[in-house]
Parts: sequence; structure tokens; C-alpha cells
Amino acid sequence: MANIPDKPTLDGIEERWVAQWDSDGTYRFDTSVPRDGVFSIDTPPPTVSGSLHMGHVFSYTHTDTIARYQRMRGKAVFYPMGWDDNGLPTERRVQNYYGVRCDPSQHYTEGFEPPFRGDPPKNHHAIPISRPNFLELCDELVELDEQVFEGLLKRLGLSVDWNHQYATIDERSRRASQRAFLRNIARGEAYSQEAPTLWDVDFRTAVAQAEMEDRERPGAYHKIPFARTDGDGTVDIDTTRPELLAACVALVAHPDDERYQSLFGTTVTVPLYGQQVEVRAHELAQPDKGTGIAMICTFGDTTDVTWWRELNLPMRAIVGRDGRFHADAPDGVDADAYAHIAGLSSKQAQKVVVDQLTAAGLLIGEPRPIQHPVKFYERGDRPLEIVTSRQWYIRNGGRDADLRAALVARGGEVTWHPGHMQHRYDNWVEGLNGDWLVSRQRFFGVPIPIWYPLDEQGEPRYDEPILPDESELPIDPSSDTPAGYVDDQRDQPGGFTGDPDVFDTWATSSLTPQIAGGWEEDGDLFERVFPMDMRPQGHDIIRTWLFATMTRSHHEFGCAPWSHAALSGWILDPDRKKMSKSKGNVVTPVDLFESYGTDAVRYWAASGRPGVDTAFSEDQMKVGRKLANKLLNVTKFVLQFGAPTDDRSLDDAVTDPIDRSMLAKLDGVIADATAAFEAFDYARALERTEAFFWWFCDNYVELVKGRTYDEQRPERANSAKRALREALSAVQRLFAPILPFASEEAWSWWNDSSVHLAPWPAPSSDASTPFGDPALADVTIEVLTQVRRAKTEAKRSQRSVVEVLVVTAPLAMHVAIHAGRDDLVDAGSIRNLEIVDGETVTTRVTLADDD
RNA sequence: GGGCGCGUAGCUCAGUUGGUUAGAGCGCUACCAUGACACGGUAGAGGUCCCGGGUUCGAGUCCCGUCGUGCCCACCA
Repeated sequence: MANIPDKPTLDGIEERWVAQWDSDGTYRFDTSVPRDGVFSIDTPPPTVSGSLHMGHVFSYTHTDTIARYQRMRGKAVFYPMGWDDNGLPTERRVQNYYGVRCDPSQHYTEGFEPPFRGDPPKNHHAIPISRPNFLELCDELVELDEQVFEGLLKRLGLSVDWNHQYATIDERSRRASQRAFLRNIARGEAYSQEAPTLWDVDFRTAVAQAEMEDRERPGAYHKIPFARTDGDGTVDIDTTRPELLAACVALVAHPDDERYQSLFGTTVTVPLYGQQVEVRAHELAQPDKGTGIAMICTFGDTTDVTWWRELNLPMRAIVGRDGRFHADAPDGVDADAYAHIAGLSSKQAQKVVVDQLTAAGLLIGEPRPIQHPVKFYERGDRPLEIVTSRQWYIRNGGRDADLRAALVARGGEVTWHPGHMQHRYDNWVEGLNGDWLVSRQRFFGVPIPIWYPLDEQGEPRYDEPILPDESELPIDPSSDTPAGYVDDQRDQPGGFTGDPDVFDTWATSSLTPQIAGGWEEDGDLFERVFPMDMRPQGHDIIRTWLFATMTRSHHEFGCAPWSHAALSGWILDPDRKKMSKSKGNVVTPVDLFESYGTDAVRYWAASGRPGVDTAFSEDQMKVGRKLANKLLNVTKFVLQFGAPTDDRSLDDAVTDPIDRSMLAKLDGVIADATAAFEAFDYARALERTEAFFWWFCDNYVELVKGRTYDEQRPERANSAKRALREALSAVQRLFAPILPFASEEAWSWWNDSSVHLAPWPAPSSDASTPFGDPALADVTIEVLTQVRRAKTEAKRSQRSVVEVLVVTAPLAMHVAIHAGRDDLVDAGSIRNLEIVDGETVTTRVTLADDD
């Protein structure tokens, strides 16, 4: 305390304060505080297999400002950190880092040493290793990555309580994930089903609706004639997927379509393959598309699935899980014709079929190229196929209007920041067309905790799954044995088999409030933090993370998992395009922390309003650095006068109307900043505080500086000193959530404990009896500005002396000018001041000659 | 096709129930070493608030429409 450096500097303060906060436990969550004194945050777990990028810096800063504000308001802030290490990105990173690949057929090797730790040579062939060995390497690498991330996030100044950490693949998460799922099953909210499923043929896994995206791809309409069975000519259809003719099970047209009325119920013959299919009517058929009549295949797209299901059509599946056409022809299909496409990929098959059609004269005209949206897995490179497979689902309203309505209503229980983001949630939930597919055919993930009995033929009895007891969790059904069986019975007729699949990563990350809050593990903690106060996240994952979390909480607890959802925007390149990964990595966050200081980078982040896409701007960081620097310097200035010795109240000690005016203005700023933070609008709070701060430094401080130095009149000097310290204290605390390092540094020069544990500033007066007139000082400042202008225009120093200043002002303002008269004379170096009556505030400045 | 944003100074953006002369920062220009700060300070130039209607005494702000732009969703024959 009272340890003011001669030359304040921002350099090195991050390292110093991070260490101090760590050792002081400044951000430790007080586990004894009851729920209503807690502010809990459902922190997004970053994917640790990537690198920290500007998007993290941006959105984590936003959350941190709210956390710090709430802490200063006296809340016990539960601010945990999670690591998302569950899923494909980790799987890939482990492969690339160690030069291995997971091969479930391999046996576990005790003490396995990977061939490389980092950067295997390009020509290295990945070594196949067992699933347990692979998972061990995952754990090892994830641990390393997490340490790096923790260091970076501390450097960013996050006020996380590092005692509360979890990883989405750790034992606690696996247990929570399996437990929640078993309860979903018990209540009928989860079920397995053999059904057509969107399938990525490269990843060999099923894909959920939330993970799909449309991409515009070139295609072509092929017009193909189907011979009417009654011999009365042909029915021409348009298709972009002629290779699926063998999978055709019906034709369909709209029930009201005049052209096809007479055809409904009749049959036609599929060209090349000869199967007879019926012409059916369905509302989804669009008369204006193609010829208005379409072929239904099993399956070309999701509409086919709907038609197939609703019209009770037969199945002629031809595409396998590897993306290749089955070896054998489906029922009713000419085997010789089918042999031409057996074993081919869709793309190869299309070429063959088109050639055959052309040769047979069955292609009407040329194919007409079009651009059309095609469904892809968001990580995939080839269009999704639809294959039939057994999968697990969790009900999410996609097939149940009541549940859907209930989930939309849950969305209404959450306050959205910004509010319009709720539309995206509603939009998504209302557009669901199926339940949530949670099983994935991957290795690294939380295993689905299910076994199946095998019948005498060795076939699983899926309708009688064997479930573990909750007390056994987490389990891995591929290595653990269910109660009542011995391990020798695994995969034997009459024995059992483990479900080979793992959960979708969202099935686990949808439980972050439960995992972080200690659900069923630490009941005392859980009661204090759940439902949580805040879910911060990107708006791009409303349909996945946010909705999934809502769904799980709805099923398990019958409530929304949080009361506020804060959606952050994107980082854009300076040219307003979405910032690409490659560009974002050119300048790393750490480089920026070192160039401008962390506070400066946070200043840039906090100037991006909630939910608004924000341009990356080093210029803004420069401004932030300037601001942080100014905060240190003005603190030094104010504190150099020493602590006032009188013990009078602020109201008694601050006697000068200019000082009281400043404090009244400050009260307004505190009220605005508080209201803004209450509405999660850190950007507005910053803006208000910053505007006041520059006004304070440039005008108020300059105006009262002379008086503060004036030892001849201690009463007047004391008023200024008290007002300066009062304002400084408030400003440091107002900035603390945004600029935690500079605020702490400046605060530490005259306080013993952390600014981050100091109470959020309160107005020094209430609205009914204001401290003063906030506008009063501005009259004097306006006159001072005009004097400065005169000096600038005369190209003279601001210190040059004004021989005579004549101020013209309306009579009503004379009181204000008289109030600031002495300060004005001092700040403007004015020898003679006259005040006369007039319409507006104008000045006539007569400068003294240079000496 | 449905939904949601955004369009204010060269740039990035404020502008909270409609209320005098539309603001800030950056950038630009000129000037100043003044006792907290040269990682400083002072001032200046710069705007048909996308366009067109309407409501109103009064519209950047409210209503209708057009245009531009971005995102989300959608059954893709």
C-alpha cells in the first residue's frame, strides 16, 4: 500500500497478478454460500486438441466480465472450467501426434510406448494399437493440452476457480453421461431402433440432424420413362440419382395433380431392372418440380424415408455402410442388370447406369445440369447416404408435438442475450423432423452402457438390453461383464455382447451443468449451483449444445438448466469476412497479449456487443492499452496528494460545487454501468465508464488540478482531493471486470486487498437528493474548451497566459460560471475574467504577449 | 420458401420510452514538451443518419414498402 511507482507500467503485470491471485485464492468458490447468493456459470469446455484462437479470447472475455461483476456484487461465483476432449478431434490429434491408429481387434499391451511424441515423419505408417492403449494415449495427450490451455486462459485473466475442472472424457463425465442415459431409458425417453439413418460413408458412422449441413452441389436431372404396366405408354420422371433405379419402390405425385389422377394405384415397370412399382399419392410431392412425379428409392434422401414410412412401402436397400452398392440385387430386381453396379460407389454407379440408359434409348434428352443443396456431415467430404442400422435415440420433440411444445416453452424460461437469439432456438426446435440420434460408430468416446443377450443362434436380442446398475458406472461393455454372466460368454450363443457404439459428443456435453455441478456426486454443491445462472456460448451451436442441454435438463429435472443464455458473435477479419482459421492463426492471442497487454486485448473483446459479430482490430487494442496506461497514470496523480486527514463524511468534506457536480455525474455512470451489467451488457458498461473516465481525466482533473495543489486554501484543496479519490476508487472498480490487471495494479497502490473482491461501486447519493448538478461543471468546461481553442488557433502553448477573458452567457448560467470561476482562471492561466449577459456561451480571448 | 440481424463521418461503432446544433474512438490535419501521463496533451476538418412513403408540432429513433448485406432454418425428385 502507498507503494506508487515513479514510472507506472503495464509491462509484466499479468504474470505478477496471475501468481498473486493463484496464491491468494482470489477466485475460489465459497461452497458454503446458499443458492441465492451464488452466481453459477456453465462454462463452455474448449476443444483442447486445437489451439487457443481469437474466438476463445473474445467470448471467454465476455463471460469473465460478467463473472467479475457478479463477484463484486457480492455473489459467490461458481466459474468452473471444462475441457472438451471427447470425440473425433482428439481421436485425430492422438493419431497424428503419436503415429498410431486405433484397431479394436488388437490386444492391450502393458507399458506400451508410442513410436513418436509429436511430429511423426510424413512417411510414417500409423501403428495399429488396441482401444485401451489408444485411450491411454488420449488421456496422456489431453493432459498436456489442458495444461497449455490453462496457462493461456490464466494469461487472458479469466477469474475461473481452477479447483473446479472437468474433462468431457474423464471418469466423472462418463459416469454422468451413462447415468443420465440409463435414466432416459428407464423413463422411456431413450430407445433403440432399426431405421434408415443418415450415414457418412467415410467416417462410417451415423450422423444426427444437428450435425448435417447443406452444400450446393452440381447435379443433373435425368428424364427417364417408366413403362405403364397396362401398356398405355410411359410415365416420365426426373431424377438426379439415376443410379438408384434399382432401389426404386414406388412413384409418387401430389394427390391433387390433375395429370396423374388416373395413374394412382396402377403400376409401372422400372427401366433396366424390371421391378414393378406402384404409383402413389402424397402431399409432399411437388407438382412444379421436375415432371411433378418422382421415384421413391430406399433411400435417396430424407423425403424418401418419409414416403417409405408413411406409404408403407417395401425396402430395396442397395447402398452399404462403406458407401458401396450391395453385392446382391434386392428383391424383384433383375440380377443380371444389377450386377453391373454391384460393389460400385454411388458416383461410379451413376456413370454406369447413365451409359446403360443411353445405350437402351431410355434417357429422354440430355441430362440437365442443376445446382442443388445436398446433405453433408459437417466434417465430411462426401454426401451423406441413408442406410438402415440400429441406433439409440433420445426423444427431443422431433416426433412428438407435445414434447416439442414443452421444449419451446422451456426456451421461454431462459432470458436470452441478445433477445432475438431465442428465435433461432424456436426455429430449430419447431423444425425438428426426428429424435436425437445419440449413438456413434466411433472408438473414442463415452461407451453406451448396454449389453444384449445372445440367442441360441448368437443373434442379439435388442429388445431385452442388459443394463448396469448405476453404482457400477462408468462401464465399458466391451471389457466389463454384465451381472449374471461370466466373461467367457462374451459373443457366444446364449451369452451376451456389448453395445459396440459410443455416444455422440453432445450426449455428454449436454450434461455440463450436471458434470460441473457434481450431480449425484456432490449433492451439497449441486444444490447450490443448479440450475445455473448463465450459459455463455456461440450462437452457431444453439441447435446442438444449447438445445441438447435443455433437452437433458427437461427430462431429468423438469426445468431449464440455466436462467440466462448469453450468445457471443463471431470474430470477423478486418474486411468483415468471417475470420478464417488460417488467418486467425497468423497473429496468435499470446502475441497480442505481449504486444498490447492482456487488458488491451480484453478491451477490444469487451467492445463487441453481446451477440454481435465483431471485426478483429489491433487499433482497438491500441486504444485499450492507452486506456489502461491512463488509468495507472491518473491513479498516480490522484494518490500523490496523500490520504486526506479529516474524517468528515464525503458530503461534508466535498464543498466545492464543481466537485459535487463531478460526483453527481459519476453517480449516473455507476447507475448506467450497473444496469448494463445486470442485463449482461458488458459493452455498454464499458462504454459509459470509459466516456466518463476520459471526461474526468481531460476536463475535471485539468480543471481542479491547480486547486488541489493550493496549500494556501486547504479547505478547497481538500474538497478536490476527497472528490478525486472517491471518483478514482469508483472508476477502478468500474473498470475491474474489463481491465482486471491494470485495475488491480492501480488499486494495489492504496488498498490491501484485491479490487476483484471489493464491492461494486454504489452511487454516493440517491436520485431524490443528488450530490449536485451533473451539468454544472460542463458550463465551466465549455468555457475552458473555448479558451483552449483560442490558444490552439493562435498556435500558442496551452500554458500561455490569457490577459483578458470575456465570457458571454445567458444569465441562468452565471451561477455555474461563478462556481467554477477560480478553477477556470487557474486552468486557463487567465489574468482577468469578465462575465457578461448574452444569448449563448461565447468567449473573447485576449492572449498576453509572449515573454 | 420461412425466420432473424444489420445498413449513422474514410474505418470501427454509440445513439435506452421520438425532443434543441447527430456523438465517440481510430485515421487524417495543425499545434503544444503544461508540475500524473510523449504508451502524452490541445484543437480542427469530415455526415442527404441506404432510398421512398406515412404518423407527429417534431423522426436517426415509430409504422409501411424498396434496395443492399450477413446469418439461421427448410422435404435435396
